[in-house]
Amino acid sequence: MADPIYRAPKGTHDVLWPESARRRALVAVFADIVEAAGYTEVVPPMFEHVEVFRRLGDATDVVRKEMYEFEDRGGRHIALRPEQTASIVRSFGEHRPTLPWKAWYAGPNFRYERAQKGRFRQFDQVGIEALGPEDPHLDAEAIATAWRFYESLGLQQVTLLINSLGGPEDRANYIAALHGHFASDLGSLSEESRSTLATNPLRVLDSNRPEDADLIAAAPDMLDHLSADAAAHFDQVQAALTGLEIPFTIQPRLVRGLDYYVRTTFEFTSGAFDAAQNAIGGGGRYDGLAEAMGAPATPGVGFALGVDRTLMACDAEGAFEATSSTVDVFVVDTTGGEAALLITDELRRAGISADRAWDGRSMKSQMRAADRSGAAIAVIVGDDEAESGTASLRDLRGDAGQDTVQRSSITETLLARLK
RNA sequence: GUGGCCGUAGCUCAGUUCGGUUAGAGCACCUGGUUGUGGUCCAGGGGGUCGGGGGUUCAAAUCCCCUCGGUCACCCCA
Repeated sequence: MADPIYRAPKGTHDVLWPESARRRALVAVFADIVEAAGYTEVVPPMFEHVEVFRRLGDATDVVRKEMYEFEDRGGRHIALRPEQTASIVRSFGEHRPTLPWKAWYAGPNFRYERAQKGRFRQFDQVGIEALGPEDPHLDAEAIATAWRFYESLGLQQVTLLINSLGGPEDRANYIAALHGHFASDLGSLSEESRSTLATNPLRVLDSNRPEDADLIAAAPDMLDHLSADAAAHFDQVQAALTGLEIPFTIQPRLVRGLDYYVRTTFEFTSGAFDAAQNAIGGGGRYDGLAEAMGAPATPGVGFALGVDRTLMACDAEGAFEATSSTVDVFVVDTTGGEAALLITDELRRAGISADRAWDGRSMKSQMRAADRSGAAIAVIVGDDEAESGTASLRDLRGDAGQDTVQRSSITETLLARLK
């Protein structure tokens, strides 16, 4: 292997064609769906003042220990974004668009973590954020938008999990109840979970440790601690999803890692691939976040979907396969290359994609390149054609053979044949 | 941050157990067979500091130590 200096940094990788084309296509599908629902694109910066992300909560690991932070040359304390919701909400506070504001985004995020399957230090997400309405139908619309996106990709093994964390007070009550429960049998809890209990009690419910399983199973139910308001909101979200015929599973143990969520939370998991990281998307309500960021108090709901993990799910299901786009025409020129230069330029200006060979290779070599390019037709200029001011057009895919046309009519002839 | 497994040509791997002639295969790439014509076939060719460093030894891809990287899991999350 090459010197480590010349490798992509840990947890990052280059996306080469055709996978790069597939990713672009996936984002295009997402853009079509969300724009058809009235969402408009926002392109926030990839880094922000650290404080923007600190507002996400001190107990959030993403903020506490996973941020790429640095001081820039002007002494500003900057962090690469670990997620985009904070940036979008910051942008909302800065520009104060009219409500409701329905925004979508796509792009990379950065978290300093140990890489594993489906988890990288740079990873792409697509997502939406809707600020303004408290309407439970908006929660349902957001969920449905993600669901339709997965459907459009051809995914069939996606499961929707939903839960309600209640309002801030409900949450506090529930946390107190959790403390009581776990305190009753602290000794049987794993050491790690005991420390998690101190910093972020809800997340103990997320532990994957076998020794915690029994105690977690016996833990009080979050849904029993909802206020009448929150319970009604959650009921309406469920009714809306039922009306939309979107299947869901209520998962009272669903705790999401970002601390700003209140009321509705949801997560999409794939049953198609075997990995610990099977959550391919998630989101929820964050009614207090705008205010926490210094903007006018404004409710909001949104989600982020992991592009890498969604593509893993597609791989596992054989869905949304990469399409191999190729050029239409390949120009073979054994007379020095200037003919190829001029002909490819003429073809491209006429809307015909065209490539050629370089370095004055032999006819055989150039024909091999023509074949590999995937082009349907080869335009051949050898000594004979150069002398007579013509070009030979050879069918590379069918059995139409080869014929000769005047140089001046190459483009016109190809336009007709490529229809 | 913690632990398991793994690093040999561009790719997929053999060789490592029990150290020993110039380190191999398939695919890919290049050239030629075909003095202008690809996809099949045949022949030839280029390409490796065996991840890196140190050690043991007459001798290390092979044994030992360290290190870097990859991968999977925990933590956490998309």
